[in-house]
Amino acid sequence: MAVQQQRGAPTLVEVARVAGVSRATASRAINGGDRVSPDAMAAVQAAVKQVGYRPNRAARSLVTKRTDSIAVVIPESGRVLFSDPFFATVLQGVTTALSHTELQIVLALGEKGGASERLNSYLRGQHADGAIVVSHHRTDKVAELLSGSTMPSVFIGRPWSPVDTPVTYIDVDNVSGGRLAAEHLLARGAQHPAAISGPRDMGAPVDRLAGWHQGLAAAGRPPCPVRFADFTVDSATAATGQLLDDHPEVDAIFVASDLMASAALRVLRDRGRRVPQDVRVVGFDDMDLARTTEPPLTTLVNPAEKLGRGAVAMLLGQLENGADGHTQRILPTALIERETT
Amino acid sequence: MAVQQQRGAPTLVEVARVAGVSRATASRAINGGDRVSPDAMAAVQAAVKQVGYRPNRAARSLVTKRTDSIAVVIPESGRVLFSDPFFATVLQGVTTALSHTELQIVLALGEKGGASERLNSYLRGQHADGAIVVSHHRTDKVAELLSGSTMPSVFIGRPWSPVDTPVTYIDVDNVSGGRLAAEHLLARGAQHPAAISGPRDMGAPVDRLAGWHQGLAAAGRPPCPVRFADFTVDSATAATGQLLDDHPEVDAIFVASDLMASAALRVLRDRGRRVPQDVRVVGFDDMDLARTTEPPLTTLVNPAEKLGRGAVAMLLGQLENGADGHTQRILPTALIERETT
DNA sequence: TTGTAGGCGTTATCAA
DNA sequence: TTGATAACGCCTACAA
Repeated sequence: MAVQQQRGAPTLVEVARVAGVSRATASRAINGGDRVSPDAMAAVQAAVKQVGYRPNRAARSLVTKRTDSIAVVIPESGRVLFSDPFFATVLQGVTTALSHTELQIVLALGEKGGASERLNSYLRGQHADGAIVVSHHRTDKVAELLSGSTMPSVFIGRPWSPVDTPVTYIDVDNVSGGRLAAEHLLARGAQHPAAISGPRDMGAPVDRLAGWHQGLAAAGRPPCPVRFADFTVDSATAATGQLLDDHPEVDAIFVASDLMASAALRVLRDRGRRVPQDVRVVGFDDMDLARTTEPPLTTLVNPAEKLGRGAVAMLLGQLENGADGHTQRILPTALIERETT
Repeated sequence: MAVQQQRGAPTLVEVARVAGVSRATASRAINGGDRVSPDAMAAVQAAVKQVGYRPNRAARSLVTKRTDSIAVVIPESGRVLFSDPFFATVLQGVTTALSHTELQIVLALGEKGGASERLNSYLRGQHADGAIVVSHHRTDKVAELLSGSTMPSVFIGRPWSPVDTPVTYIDVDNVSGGRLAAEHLLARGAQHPAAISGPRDMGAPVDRLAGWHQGLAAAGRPPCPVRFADFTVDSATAATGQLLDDHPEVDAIFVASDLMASAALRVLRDRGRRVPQDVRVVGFDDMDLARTTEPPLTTLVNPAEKLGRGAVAMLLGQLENGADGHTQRILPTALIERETT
């Protein structure tokens, strides 16, 4: 199965000639076949197959003003992002949803500094017809940029926008997740719950913590100790240690991500606290990691692949119907019980 | 910092008008500035800045026959790939190396079935000027496709090509890694070493195992028991169990990836074998994961980000000098000693 | 060193 | 329903 050379690739005139029609008719036949006779249609299709024609994207772009590609933007990449399988899984979902489409994925990984010149350039429409921003992390500048642009975009994960910028996003129900965690731990008999949260300026952890507090309050419990980390193993290790130092009575911890929960489990083990007998732990994400911690982690589902697919669906909608402004879609979560509770 | 609209974006004629030169001169000034007077150069640069000009990629592509983008191909994605941070780290390296370039990254994640029609289309030059194939896994069809094409390409990880297809690749020194593992475990007093390898039809695990055997042989040791897995946690868990069932005397295991090593550690713990007292373990990759296993894993460095950057450098070389056929570059590895040995 | 002019492969407009 | 024909924005001989 050899790859055909790019040089001298068959062009539309070739197709038209073989099919015995004009370029215009050939073009129409290829693009949906609006107002072409069945005969012409068949002839063109046969010709396309015969000569192995593939439309030239550049030429098409030039006249349609579309790029037939969408940007997947991941601001502020680095260790945090890449040690977390969340991103890769989202990407898989995006790919899957786009697989029966002509759209190609242009990847825009952020560099240090947030909205780089490069990112800016992507968002100016030169490179893509729309953007999906995976904002597991803070994305102020990107949200700003995008809201000031006409480029259709969808955020995966509620973006943190200081100003009240209307954005379209899809996210898991973080609030419910936090509440479920509280209810579950309380039902297990937790007397002294605590939480390890993510950064205070990011949508997901803030929402998770809000739900958690709601759950506690609904059960008549007072506010609990909270420590903040940044989704890395190291920060979570430090935060857990601090928490246990300050509150040795803690017997249940809600941690804002599986990765951080795995760090918490390690700290607990190092300190001789048994899980779940002495301290119960609930994570968030339900990545593969949760099945392989010691012991396997009770956690909340963050449907990364579905988020990716859903984002594509929303973006495609915008692309067809014109920008719709600021819809949002919240996917349900669920508590997966394993052995840490 | 608002994003400028795509509609009515300034064009080259605009720049030329403002600069008081012709389109041709403006174009030359923008593209390297060959044969333009300093005066014209300055005027054009000023004009570019003033009107906020960005060259239209499609128009440029149409005439240059280049797309100014490179494809990052990841065949056969799915669980395996995405539970492994190797891929994401490579991607980071690729991005970094490309960041001061006009080249954009087009992502081509494989679907089931290997060389899909979609992948084929990417490789036909419609979408990219060159390709980087991350072949942590088997890539027969892709290697075939690429070798039958004129598209410059670089594999990350020696591809497994049944036929003797000449390919350009960059890889870590897997053979040395295997040998280092053997030497290290033997030096630690291992009497009954064994190995958990990856698939027999993939470059990396085969090379690692070859080096491992070399190391044993050099020390006058007989061939050791080997079990094969496929880089997933589940397969490694099964393989380790089987190995211990068949060879209870084993006191040292070389595992072909950190992820699989983490599974092996779990099995050992479940069976009451102490690490490193009863059984020593060496992994491969040195991803973040290795620092967080219980106990932290001794492993061999697989410089994923460097591989990504190196692949870009090699590809850029091909793009400039014309395809060079089949060079290869092997990056050194090193043993990182932690607590499993 | 500069400008003129032609063409890259498509789609879109407008008559026929 | 079809076919000329004119853009789309840029690069690049070629001539000046």
